[in-house]
Amino acid sequence: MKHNFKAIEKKWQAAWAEDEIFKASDNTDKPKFYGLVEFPYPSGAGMHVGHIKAYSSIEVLSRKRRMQGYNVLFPIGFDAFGLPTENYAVKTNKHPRVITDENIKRFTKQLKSVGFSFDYSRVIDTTQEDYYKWTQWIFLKMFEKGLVFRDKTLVNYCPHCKVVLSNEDSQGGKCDICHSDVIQKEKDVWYLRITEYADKLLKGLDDVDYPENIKQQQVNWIGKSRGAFVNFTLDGIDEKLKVYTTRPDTLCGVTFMVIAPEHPFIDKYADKISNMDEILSYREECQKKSEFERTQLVSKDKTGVRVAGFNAINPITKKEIPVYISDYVMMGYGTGAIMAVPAHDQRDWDFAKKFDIDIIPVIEGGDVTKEAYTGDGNMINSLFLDGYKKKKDSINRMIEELEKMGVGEAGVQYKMKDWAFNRQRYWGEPIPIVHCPNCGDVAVPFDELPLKLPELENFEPGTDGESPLAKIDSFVNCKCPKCGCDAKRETDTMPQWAGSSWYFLRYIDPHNDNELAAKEKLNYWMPVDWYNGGMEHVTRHLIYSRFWHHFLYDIGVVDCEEPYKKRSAQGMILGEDGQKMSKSRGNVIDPLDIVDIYGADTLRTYVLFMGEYGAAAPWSDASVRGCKRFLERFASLTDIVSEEADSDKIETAIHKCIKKVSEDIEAMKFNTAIAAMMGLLNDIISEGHITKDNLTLLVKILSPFAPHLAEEMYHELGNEGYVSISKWPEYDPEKVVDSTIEIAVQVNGKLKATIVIPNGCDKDEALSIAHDNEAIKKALEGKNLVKEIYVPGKIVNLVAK
RNA sequence: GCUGGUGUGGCGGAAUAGGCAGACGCGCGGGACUUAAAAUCCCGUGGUGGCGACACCAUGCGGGUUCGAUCCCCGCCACCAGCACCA
Repeated sequence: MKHNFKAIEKKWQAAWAEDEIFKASDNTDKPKFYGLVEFPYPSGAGMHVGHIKAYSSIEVLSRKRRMQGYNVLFPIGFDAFGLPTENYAVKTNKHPRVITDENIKRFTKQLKSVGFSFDYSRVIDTTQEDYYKWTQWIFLKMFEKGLVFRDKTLVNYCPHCKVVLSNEDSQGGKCDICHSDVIQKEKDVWYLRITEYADKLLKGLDDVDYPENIKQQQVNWIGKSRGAFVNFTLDGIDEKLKVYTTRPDTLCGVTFMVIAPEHPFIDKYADKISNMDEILSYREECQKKSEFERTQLVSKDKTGVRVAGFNAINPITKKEIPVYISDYVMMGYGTGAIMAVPAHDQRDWDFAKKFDIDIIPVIEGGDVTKEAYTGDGNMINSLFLDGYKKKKDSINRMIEELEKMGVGEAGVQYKMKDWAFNRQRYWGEPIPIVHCPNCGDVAVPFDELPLKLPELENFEPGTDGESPLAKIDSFVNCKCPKCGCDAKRETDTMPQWAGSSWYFLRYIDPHNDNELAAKEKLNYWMPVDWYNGGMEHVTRHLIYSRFWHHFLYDIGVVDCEEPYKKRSAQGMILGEDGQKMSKSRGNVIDPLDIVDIYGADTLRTYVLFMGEYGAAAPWSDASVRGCKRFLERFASLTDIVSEEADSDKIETAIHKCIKKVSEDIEAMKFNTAIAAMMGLLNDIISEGHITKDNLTLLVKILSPFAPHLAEEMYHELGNEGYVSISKWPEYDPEKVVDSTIEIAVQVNGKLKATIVIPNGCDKDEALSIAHDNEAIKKALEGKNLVKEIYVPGKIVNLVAK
């Protein structure tokens, strides 16, 4: 038959929808498979080929699982709150609701045109009231458990988008949305105490099947370190200066201290500081430095100012040491103050050199007059620690001592910060909190959820970064739910990441009005068996959603701690020029064009055939045509169906192919699975005929990749029903073994001939066949045979001198 | 700087409990069909030398272990990604 993709794709998509064959069941004895892909943000630009690749992996797995008899949940939805829609609304004065609905409609049409086997009866949209009701519900549960707090602090602020950003959203000092420079601004910020879950998030990684690099990135992001807190006495001041250090055992080498420019001690003890003017001007200077200067130029040129007026006392040596402020100490990590050990820390060493401070080595080895020594060695100049060899022992001994003296204790620190959770925007979930003059921050009662977004005429954010919601008096003014007096609503909304932090739970029970999902359904479906998505979400969405899920576990909503059993990530599709696809480069490929010109089956096959699934690969239109040719040649097999039995060779090749495709899909080696089918196709075409039964087997294993063509061929061959829900073929173990095999014969490790031997023959027989070979005889001529090696089924190597 | 990863034909990429390097696809060359072109089909295709059978060289570079190394070990180089004055 001819591969008339235009006709058959529409036909089978309609049939699948009509018969709802991809609908997951909630009542069945079948084993379950929950396959998940990161739901898209329905942007105005429509679908990208990256979406196709990201979804195709779980699509193939889900289709295979259905055929293997699983009850499969493979859902899709839309993560639709967010800035791009709102910015577009500001520009066009169209309501974000209208824009979102249009975009979702277009995305849905596009997804369907590719033939993905999503269960469209469970589509969710994070901006719908019946969805964000539960996002708000989870937030209030966190509020109830003390995981939400408000603080006035310096935050990452994007002057262009006029919003507060989390650390994750401002990596490298750039706004994640508009890429402009982020500045530090004092703001009232709602935080989620994700740091409380740092240890659980770390430990949970032991129980899940994520690629090593993803685990590593999360571990780095959480950034746990062990050390000690040490309190230093300041002369003339009652309060102690607390520092965090990972090397308390180097205390005897501490010759000065440094505090961050924003350290609260500066203002608190201003009257004790004799050079306040100098210090304040230094602080101002630091605030002016751009993020680039602070992070990229990890300069040896340290700056700072001595805090005049008091000294600190080293708690172990009792010596007086100076205190400095310098911007190489950050307020956001540890206590914002450090004990400096110039002999063994390069930054401290650089600072000490510049300010001419003593450098006292306490670890033997290296030459501290030239640079800091950061290696291991015996402890010296360290009183009771002298002679300690192991870092671990000396650290433990010092902590013991500090605790005995009451000046320090063991402690841990994390790089991860609490999650800044508010945005001054309209198109997000309203934060359900009321500010009452008597009661403080009060939760909106659960039965008043959802707290709906009010209607709005103008979506511009306020001038000083206030939320557009602040302009609506009817929304802002309310009664305190506790005491009933006049109160004001919180006008900030939640960040983009809120709705996606639990969406996979809603798919399980998307229309439930009473709970975010019914417990028995959650218990049946969770955890997600396989989750595929992008590497860019590893330190954001993936951490955030694990955090929320751990919380939901702690309050008994779900019964498993970790939401995702297995995670994989697709590699990026680059433009034909090998560069990242972008409008400005003009190298963007529109998947819908490919569907139109070559068909959905070709597109699906190609994105999986391109190369290793997890690796980046450039697009090639010529290779797309290669996949199209493959499908056309495959379709033509119906023309050579014959009654004649297939040869043993073909029979074996078919079963080997079934085995390979089955195994490769599980290992996400889609490219080699497709290559195996191409190879077999070539063999069959050379043979000139194939039986109907064998072709049906091949149609089945092709179906996850090219389902429309597979359905059409399945029917052409006279089968009833859908190949998509037919039984996945099992290979016959007896048929994957060849009766004879070809192996290589080497002389002194160099290939000289190949021979055909009976499969499973013994060493003597293999060697005698090898020696009979003319080329081998010639190669051995005039030489003494020293050694004969036979690796069964692999190789013969004859060593001769 | 630290962490993780990758280097294989003209191109995308196969093959690692150490066993015929280059599967499959693209591209290219030749042929068939055609008035012609496209499409399709068949043959060939790592490099160098040779009419040839064949020989030599080839998996980033330099060593090592081994009968045998793309794979293991030691030392380099290049590129990609993430983090980065994290105490």
